[in-house]
Amino acid sequence: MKSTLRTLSVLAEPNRLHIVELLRDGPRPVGEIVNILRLRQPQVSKHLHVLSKAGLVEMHPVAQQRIYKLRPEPLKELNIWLESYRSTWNKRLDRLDDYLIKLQEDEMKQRGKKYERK
Amino acid sequence: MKSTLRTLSVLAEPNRLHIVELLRDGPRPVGEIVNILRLRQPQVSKHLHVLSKAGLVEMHPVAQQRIYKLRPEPLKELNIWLESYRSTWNKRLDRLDDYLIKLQEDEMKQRGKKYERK
DNA sequence: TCTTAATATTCCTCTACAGGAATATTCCTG
DNA sequence: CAGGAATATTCCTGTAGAGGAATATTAAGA
Repeated sequence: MKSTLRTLSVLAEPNRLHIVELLRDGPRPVGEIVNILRLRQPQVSKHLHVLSKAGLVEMHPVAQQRIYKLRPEPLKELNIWLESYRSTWNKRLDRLDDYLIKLQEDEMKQRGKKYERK
Repeated sequence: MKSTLRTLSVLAEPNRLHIVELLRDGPRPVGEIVNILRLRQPQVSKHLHVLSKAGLVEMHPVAQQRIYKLRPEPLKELNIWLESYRSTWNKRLDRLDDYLIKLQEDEMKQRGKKYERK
């Protein structure tokens, strides 16, 4: 899914991930994020902008402050994406043997054909 | 966690994500990946290299072929990371109100003090 | 209305990194 | 051991995007 990719790439930036992790514990105004993460205000605003465009974050103005809070939807999507792997984790995924055996067989057939051809 | 970040950034590349999704259904030799995803062989090898370094993928040589299979561990880690959000999803996270109310209250106190001062 | 606090935006620069093309490596087969 | 198949590596180039610094915007209070 397209939006999963977007979520991934947005989270793949260290400071952005930090912001998300900070917001995990509740909403915060920009200033607090700046202080806690020891980043420069413009960069934080930019990161929040990116997070916002990706729907990972939501803004509520209170006077001059902008309170940012996490939006769970994209993370839920990521979760769903991961689900599809969970089912495979303890199944065929670990059976490399199957593939190798299949390969062996195919090879046998191949050789058979080659010999047939001659 | 550091490795979560790494997993995220490695997956945040479209073609790499495609490769992972392809390998979800079972191991494949490089050539098959090339054909199925319509990518150039060198790029696929490079992506596999990156995936490999991040532990997302594992290689088994069979003659000149290199069979790549998914390693679930990094995805499991990602899953664990997500878990910590799941618990919050339907709880305080959606209670922006709390924060706003708290803010209101603080503001009231502030004003009170200010008026007191006069 | 002027000032100040909080935040956003713009412009610039620098670097990481993905793709292209060519070449190297590895391993089987005759 | 020469040749070819499968894959890896190297070198080059172009570009997205992150940070720095300065400036713009918005809202409140005196």
